[in-house]
Amino acid sequence: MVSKAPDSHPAPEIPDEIAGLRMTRQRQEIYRILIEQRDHPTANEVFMRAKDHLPNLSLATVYNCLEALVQHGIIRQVNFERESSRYCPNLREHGHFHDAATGVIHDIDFKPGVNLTDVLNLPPGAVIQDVEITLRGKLVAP
Amino acid sequence: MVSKAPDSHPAPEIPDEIAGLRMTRQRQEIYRILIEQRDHPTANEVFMRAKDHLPNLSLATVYNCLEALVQHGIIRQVNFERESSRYCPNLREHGHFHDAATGVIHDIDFKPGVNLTDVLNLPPGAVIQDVEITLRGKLVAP
DNA sequence: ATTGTAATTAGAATAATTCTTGATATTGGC
DNA sequence: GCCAATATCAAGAATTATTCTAATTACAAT
Repeated sequence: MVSKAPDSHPAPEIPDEIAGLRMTRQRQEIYRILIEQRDHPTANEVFMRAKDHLPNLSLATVYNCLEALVQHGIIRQVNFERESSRYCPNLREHGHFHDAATGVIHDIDFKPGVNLTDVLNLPPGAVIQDVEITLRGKLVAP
Repeated sequence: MVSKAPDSHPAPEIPDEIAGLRMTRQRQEIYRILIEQRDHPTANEVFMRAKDHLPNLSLATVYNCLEALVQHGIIRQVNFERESSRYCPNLREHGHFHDAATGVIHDIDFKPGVNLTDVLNLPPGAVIQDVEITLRGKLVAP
């Protein structure tokens, strides 16, 4: 394979395979878009950003690639209400704060040492496989 | 109006108005369905259950009524992933545990005295208007 | 009763996502 | 390198949940 062409904006090197998933040109580009601008874009936003570099990419392929990346645990899919799914390369366990005024989505980390079972009354025998925490609100001047 | 026909299952009396919302026959029936069987039904499930009592109810009306109830804070709309919205008459602040094996959704209460800011690193100045906590997992024999 | 407003209905329209099918690309064996 | 097997991609059709539109109906207040 040819080495990556020099490009106007900094382009992180994406390996040919991640977590057992073959990283094709499309998948690389889509993953690159997610890690370069971590603003939780929708599939359609990813599509629009990717078209510059891959002019004959289709939206269906963006969905396919995003799903492949999600399935392999490379990115996460996040849903707010009934809006379009958004995608996020942050693999730490974290929640989201959705600023209602600006629409900006902030990643929210847990304070160290916190365990969900400390704060929630889970049903007996519950084994948690996945956690989704979403806050909606606004940011005021502190 | 005729007094309520005796029915096989207990039917709570629903007032003519709740939280400033006029409770029409359709809204009453839909709200009754939600409080009688608190299993977080979808709009379509509500529709099917309601048809017995209101044979010429339309699905659009179910959506309209559910939205009116949500807007007036009488019920809550909850979303799991990209599935159909589900509706819940539990107004306590609570989360949900989605049992992946059975599909059953359990309401999860916070332990008393817990404050979200104790466990999450919120951005400075964040004012929370709404919280959504969803866990997915399974129940094992304790 | 009449009139105005809100609610309901039925079906069309929309939006996001998935599916289907055929074309392309890639990999591994020879 | 060449070919077969497999994986990926593209284009558009199909699906699903939900919303919208327009017309009808119910209700409330005069």
